[in-house]
Amino acid sequence: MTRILVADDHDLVRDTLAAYLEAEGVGEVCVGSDVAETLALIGTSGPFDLALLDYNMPGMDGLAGLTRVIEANGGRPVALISGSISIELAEQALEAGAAGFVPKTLGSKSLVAAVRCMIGGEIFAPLTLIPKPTTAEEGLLSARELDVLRGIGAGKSNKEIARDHDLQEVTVKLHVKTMSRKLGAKNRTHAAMIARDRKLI
Amino acid sequence: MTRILVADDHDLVRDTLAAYLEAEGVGEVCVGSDVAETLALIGTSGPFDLALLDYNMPGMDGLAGLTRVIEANGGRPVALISGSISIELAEQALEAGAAGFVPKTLGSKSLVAAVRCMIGGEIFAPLTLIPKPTTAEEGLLSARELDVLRGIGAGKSNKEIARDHDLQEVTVKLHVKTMSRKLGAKNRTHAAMIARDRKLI
DNA sequence: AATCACCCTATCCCGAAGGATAGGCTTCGC
DNA sequence: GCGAAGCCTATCCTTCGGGATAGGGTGATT
Repeated sequence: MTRILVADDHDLVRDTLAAYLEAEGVGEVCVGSDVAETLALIGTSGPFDLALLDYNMPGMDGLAGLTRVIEANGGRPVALISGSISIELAEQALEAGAAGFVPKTLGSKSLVAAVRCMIGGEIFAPLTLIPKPTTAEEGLLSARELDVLRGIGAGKSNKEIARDHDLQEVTVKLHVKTMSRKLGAKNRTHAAMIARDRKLI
Repeated sequence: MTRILVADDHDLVRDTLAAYLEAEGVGEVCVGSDVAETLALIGTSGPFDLALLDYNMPGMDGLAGLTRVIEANGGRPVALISGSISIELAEQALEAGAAGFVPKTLGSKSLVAAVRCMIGGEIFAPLTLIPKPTTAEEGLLSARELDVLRGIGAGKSNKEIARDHDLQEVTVKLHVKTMSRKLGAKNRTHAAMIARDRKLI
């Protein structure tokens, strides 16, 4: 029997998802609510044929949790599931050895296909699905402005950002101003919050 | 036949949720992916016996979308569903006329009970479920510091925050300093980002 | 060749942010 | 009553953020 693990800290999402997968007959579904529980399940009942991990879950700590689960699952496929995944993160996850990722915007019937695909050893990476929201905003800000924006989000001063990118402080100030205008922000802090809302950083 | 509407922009969550509710026999379930679609559905097929709206959904615009749906649904119950809802937001939603709210951390069996409860005209507000994450961090920051933090997150200047809460600007500066220290932030922007990470604002 | 968009730099200015220090004010528990 | 803690205010100072203006440089498109 094919064994699948679904780990998500949202009971509602996890349980309905598990029920749906079982109803579709893809296999026997176990559930966990965080990374620790996931590792414990693998430890007691052996590796799963596929593990689906929510990216926003206690213990994930970015991609560190993913790596730990991949190691514990002994080569069998482990995939991410997330409501909002960025293109960079997706690539990093694949490099870290993920079997793929499932955006929550995926249709439920496509999910079944994706799960069967990954159980079969294929990589499921619907890159065409996620760049859309990214590219929609991408034309708005230039590459430099995004650099500056990320620096601001990390709490850095203009001087630090300038040093990081080998620029002059005045140049950074310029980017801060133009970028804040584009985002409709009143100041750098506001810009950082808006950027986070739009998942730009 | 009881008619239920589930609106969420995550196809996966929405569809599995709808399938689960139908399988449990609580009624006929229609789905929508944003506020506009929700309003259109109500317009064409009449009010639903219960509408479940994701709080993080295109067109919601805070509680404005909720209010519009409540008006459109003609007095029948409308509830919020969200992964992370704050205690203040929950209270505001109830004041706005919501029939309740369903945290995604709720168990799937509890969901069915909650749905039946709200269809019956009751208010479903599991306040005991959500204050936990709030109170965990609550001891760290004082009430005033949280006020200031929220102002910073909205991109306001110290002067504006002071005016909003009837304080002097220097007082706000003091709170910014102490609160940033507590959070381990280098400056106000950093503090805002950390606060958002920890879901304090 | 001309134009456009983006990028970088410079100087000057003002207001805001951040920090140090010092004191007054309530409210609580002892 | 007393101290402790949290809150508020004040003065002073330094640095940083934000804006205006005025350039010069690239690369791509036309």
